This record gives sequence, C-alpha cells and structure tokens, in this order.
Amino acid sequence: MDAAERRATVLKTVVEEYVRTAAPVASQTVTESRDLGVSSATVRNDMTQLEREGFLAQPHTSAGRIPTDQGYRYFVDHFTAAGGLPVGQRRAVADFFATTHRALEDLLHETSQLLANLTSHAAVVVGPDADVVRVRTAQLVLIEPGTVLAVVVLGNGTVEREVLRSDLDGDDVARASAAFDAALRDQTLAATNAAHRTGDVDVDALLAQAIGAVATRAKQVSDHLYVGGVSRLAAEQDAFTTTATTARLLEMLEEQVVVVSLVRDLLDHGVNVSIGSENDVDELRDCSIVLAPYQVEGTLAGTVGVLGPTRMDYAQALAAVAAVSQQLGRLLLPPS
Amino acid sequence: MDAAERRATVLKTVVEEYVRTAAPVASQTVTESRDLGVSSATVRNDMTQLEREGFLAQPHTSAGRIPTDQGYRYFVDHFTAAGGLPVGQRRAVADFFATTHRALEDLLHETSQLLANLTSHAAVVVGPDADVVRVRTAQLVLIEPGTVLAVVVLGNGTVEREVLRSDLDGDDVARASAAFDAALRDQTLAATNAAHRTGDVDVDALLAQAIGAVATRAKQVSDHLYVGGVSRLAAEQDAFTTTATTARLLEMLEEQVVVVSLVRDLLDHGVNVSIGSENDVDELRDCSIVLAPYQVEGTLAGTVGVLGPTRMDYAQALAAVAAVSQQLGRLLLPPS
DNA sequence: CGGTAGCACTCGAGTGTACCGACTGCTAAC
DNA sequence: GTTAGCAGTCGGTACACTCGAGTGCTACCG
Repeated sequence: MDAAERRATVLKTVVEEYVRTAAPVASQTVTESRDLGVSSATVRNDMTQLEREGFLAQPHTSAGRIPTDQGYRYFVDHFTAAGGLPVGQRRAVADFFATTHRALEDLLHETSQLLANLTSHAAVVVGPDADVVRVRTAQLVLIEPGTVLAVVVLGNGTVEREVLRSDLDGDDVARASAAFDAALRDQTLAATNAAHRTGDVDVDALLAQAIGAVATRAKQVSDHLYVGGVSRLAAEQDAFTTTATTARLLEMLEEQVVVVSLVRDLLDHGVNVSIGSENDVDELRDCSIVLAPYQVEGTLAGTVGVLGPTRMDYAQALAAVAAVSQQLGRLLLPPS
Repeated sequence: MDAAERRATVLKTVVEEYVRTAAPVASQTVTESRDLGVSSATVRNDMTQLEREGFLAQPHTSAGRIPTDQGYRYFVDHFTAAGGLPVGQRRAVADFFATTHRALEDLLHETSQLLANLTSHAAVVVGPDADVVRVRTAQLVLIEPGTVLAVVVLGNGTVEREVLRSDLDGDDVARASAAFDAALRDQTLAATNAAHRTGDVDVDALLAQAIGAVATRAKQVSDHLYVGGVSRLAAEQDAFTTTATTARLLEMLEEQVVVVSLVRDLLDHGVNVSIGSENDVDELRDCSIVLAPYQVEGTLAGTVGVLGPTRMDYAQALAAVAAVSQQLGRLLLPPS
C-alpha cells in the first residue's frame, strides 16, 4: 500500500468513525480501528496533508479531525460501491411491498415512511413532473344531477379526479366525455390539447371547464411531496447548529415546492448524492440528500430520497433508496 | 374588589404575562402591568395563597411564579369568553376561504396550515368518523377495458375513488353500478349494506369487490389527519424539556391514528381545551390542545384544532379555531 | 384585619481561575 | 518514509465568588 492509498484509507476510516461516533476522530483512533501497519504519528502526518487538501477539518487545535463536505464527497465517490442492504432490511422492504395494496397516494406516503425507518432519517417521495406523465384515459361521469366528475387515469397508475358543476344531461355528458378523452389521451398533463370541440356550446363549455380543471390540478398533484420521518430531523438536532435550523428545515418540507424542484434539478443533472454546501439552498447547508429515481415501464416516474445530516451513513442510505425505488417501480407496473 | 376577586385578577395577570414573556412573573411585574391599587407585598400574599391552592408554582425559591396546568384551566374557564379575532386575522381567514376552490384533501391540508399561521402553533384538521358520513351517491365506471373505477360522493363533499379490476363489459358494469349505488346510498361508510345482489355471478363479484374496497378505504380515509405547521413545534423547543420530546411529538403526529382518536375522544366528552397533564397521552404532558368541531349542514363533519405548548395564548387560539371551523363548515356546504 | 414597608434570605446566572486530559505538531532518531 | 517522544494548545469541568431578582416574614399602619 503506497502513501496515497493509505491516505485514502485514513480518510475512509475517519468518515466511518465520525459517522459512527459523532466525535472528532483522533489519529490513534484510526490506527486502533483499522490495521494500517503504521503508527499514529504517521496517520497524523497523513491527516495534516488531508487537511491541507481540504478533505478533513479540525474543530479546534487540540481535537481530532472531522470530514469536510469535500471529504464526504470523496468517500461517496470512492467507497460506496453498490453495497446491498442487510438481510433484515431487505426483508422489511420486500414485506412492505408484498403486503401493500393501497391507493397510490397512501402508498407513496407509506413508502416515504418505510424509507425513513430504514435509514433513520427523513425521507421524501416525489411524483413525476407533469410534463412527463401521459394520460392513459380520461372520462367525464355524471355523478348526480348537476354534478360531473372528471376522471383521468395516468401512466403511472394514479387516478386524478375533479368535481365539476354542469346541468347537462347524461347524453351530453357522454359526448363531452368522448371529446375529453380525445383531448387528453396520450398527452401529458402539462400540454393538454384544448383544440377539441363538439360544436355544441354547452358541451364545449363543460369540456373547457374539465380541461382547465385538470390542467390546474396537474401542477398541484405533480408537485406533491410525500414526506416521512420528519421526527428524525428533530432527533438529529445536535447535528444542526440551532433549533431554528430544524424549524426552517421543517418549514421547507411543508412548502413542498422548493424541495420538489430541488430534487428534480439534482436528478436532471445526474446527481444522486448532494452533500452539505453542495446544496444551493441555505437550509440544507448542514444536510445531505441521497436520491434514486424510480421507473414505471422504463420511463421516469418519480424519485425517492433521504434527507439527513451530512454526517450520514451514505453507503446504507444509497442501498436503501436503491432497494426502495426498484421495488416501488416494480409494484407500480400497471396490472396486466 | 374583594380579596378573592383580586386573587383571580392576579392569576389572570400572571398567565397573560407568562404567556407573553415566557419568564416567571414577579409580584412587582403584576402590580406594574395592571393597576390593582395594591402593593407588590399584597400581591405576594395572594400569590402564596394561589400557590397553596395549586394555581401557581415557583421554579425555585427566589423566582417569580408560573401558572400550573390548573392555573391555565382556571384562566381558560373564566377569562376567555368568546373574544373575536383581530381584524387582520379575521380578514386573512375570510380571504383564504373566499379564494380557495381546491379539492377537499388539499383544502383541509391548507386549512391546517392557515390555522398554524394564525396561531403560530401546529394545527390539525380531522375528518369525520366513518360511521357519521353518509354516502350521497355511488357509482362504478368502466375506465378502460379491464379497469373499473368505484366513485363514492360523500355528504361532506369528499369524492372517494378506488380502482378495481374486472373484465365485465359496459352493460354489466352499469348494472353493477346501479346495485352499488343502491347498496351504499344514504348509508354510512362504516355500515354498508352488502345484501344487494343482481343475480349475475360476475356482476355480483364486482359488486362485492367494490363494496369491500370502499369499506376498507373508509377506515383509512376517515382516520386521516391533516397536520400543518409542524415547524412551529421545533421553534417551540424551549417550551419542551428535551429535543427528544419534540421528536416524539412529531412521531405521534405522523402516526395519525393516536391523534385522531384522541381528538374524537375529547370532543365526545365535550372538551374543547385540554391542558398539559389533563392529556392522558404521555407525549402531550407539556402540550395543550384547543379544538373546535365544524359542521356541514348541521351535522358534525370534523374538527379543527391547535396543538401548542401549555404556555399558549388560549384566548387567541380559541378565537382562531372558532373562526376557522365556522368558515370551513360554511364552505363545505354542498353547492346548491 | 387587610394592607404595606422594609429587610434578611435564597438561589440562579454569570464570571474568573485553575486544572486536567485529549490531541496535535514538531524534532530527532531510525 | 516512519517512528518515538515531548512540548504546546485548547476545550471542558470544577470551584469560588459576586450580583441581582424576587421572595417570605415581621413589624407597623389605617
């Protein structure tokens, strides 16, 4: 093992130890926890160099080292090669997806909780962007006199519905329904084809109303964020500077839209792990995000992710999001 | 003003001051903030008596007094007579309900956030119990070959839907739909009338499937809890002993079911305000809950509530839940 | 007898000091 | 390049001390 290689091992050890104990790691701790065949003095020399290079930092002169964000980055890039989940957790995931047959919203919500439990961090599940999901079928149904329900089934298995008011009779609603389907089918929710007309003023009015409702709803729904395990954030308090930081984090998660666009943005750039200061958002300076997209029928359907302190078990988090996203995608395959 | 009356005023002042400043209230502070016409020495005597009677407590010998849970209880029972909301907030509530035309779930969720913003505490909105809501209309719709959608419109305006698998053709689905409606209409979701049969084995199978799905869904939906402003809990940290307490609170809110049954339980006993140790649930020992039911068409449709530290502005919280519940009930009136 | 003035007392919070121990950085030797 | 040893640094803890807020009590007054 040459010197550079050993330094990498030292860095790896520091990250692992720090994640485990939350305390600055001393040179001696490194030599004890891993047999490098060198003394603590040598490790100290390596550490000073790692510090010069920006991978480690010292909280104060007479303390051990802690990883910098750059240090975590190196760790993630070099030492987290596709590890599997421990069998216990693997089973938990399998069981969850085997026994569940809820409505999609509930499923996604519970999935976020599953992921939170697996990782002991907060977890998020993001639906697909509105301009990606295609409409499988669209329909208008006369629910009771005066009330029409617009139902849209999406490619990812979601069923969206919207209540409309209309005094048309059954036949007219049926005609509107056909036009509604024609206008939406195979389109994305973002770009509905509004050009369809039936010629009948009243029917067209209902049609326009329905398409408008679906369009506005599409935004709301696609930007929906399922958050699980927020309580973990409070438990991780100590990792964050102040309690105000936690409050702002929770606030951001409530806002949803910031997080959703952030997640999409990261994934668009092919980023799976975003560490501390790599995040542009201020609230996330002390946080890391670990993401994995899930696919339904080969197309991107959404993203699952973990949100925790930078001091996080990245290997485990990566394994967890990978396992969950894969299973989720499989479950969402439309029954055939 | 006789002595007993003055003591009540002292108690009132202590509660108000403590809520405002979060610091133990000294006898002198009382005389300064309210013109009682007596000296601080007299107030001190009153305070010792109030302490003997269990309304006040001293954190330590040389400190001012803080209210006990019993003290808050007296305050709530005697000094919070139906105050209105300040005009600014009143407007905010009116605006919110005037401009909103979302789907019910979103509305309830946003209502909880409104309430959280009004009170600066966490807020919850609980839907009605499944054995209270009646079905207005029920229908089965053939969405695409092989897929049937069960749609149920409820008395509170909610539309529930459930995706079913079935290979029946349009006519058979229509027959099943009629039977479905007959079985559910005007029933509560908890006690659906499963006795309806059409005679056709396949149709009855679909029917049974639909009714089953609705029944199981009913439980999930009715127990749903909308939580807003959880970030406030983190901000209120200091009011709670440890950060672990906050974590457990958040956990409980995620569990939902505990909170829902708790809220229902309180309201069943006609309790609108539950203070600190009055709560049986351990996590809520340092919290108070302020509730108001909302009604749709004269029948109980759900509950809105505020969850904050015992050190809470009860008058304001009561006014806020009252205003919100009233407006919410009005908005949910089925359009006619 | 209720109310008041005055005073001694208590106790938490803040401050200065000393000490301990955990680690490092450096130097000289291997 | 590695190591042993040692001086130096700095945070954390313990302790003593002071300050001041606020009380409880007692003696006194109307």
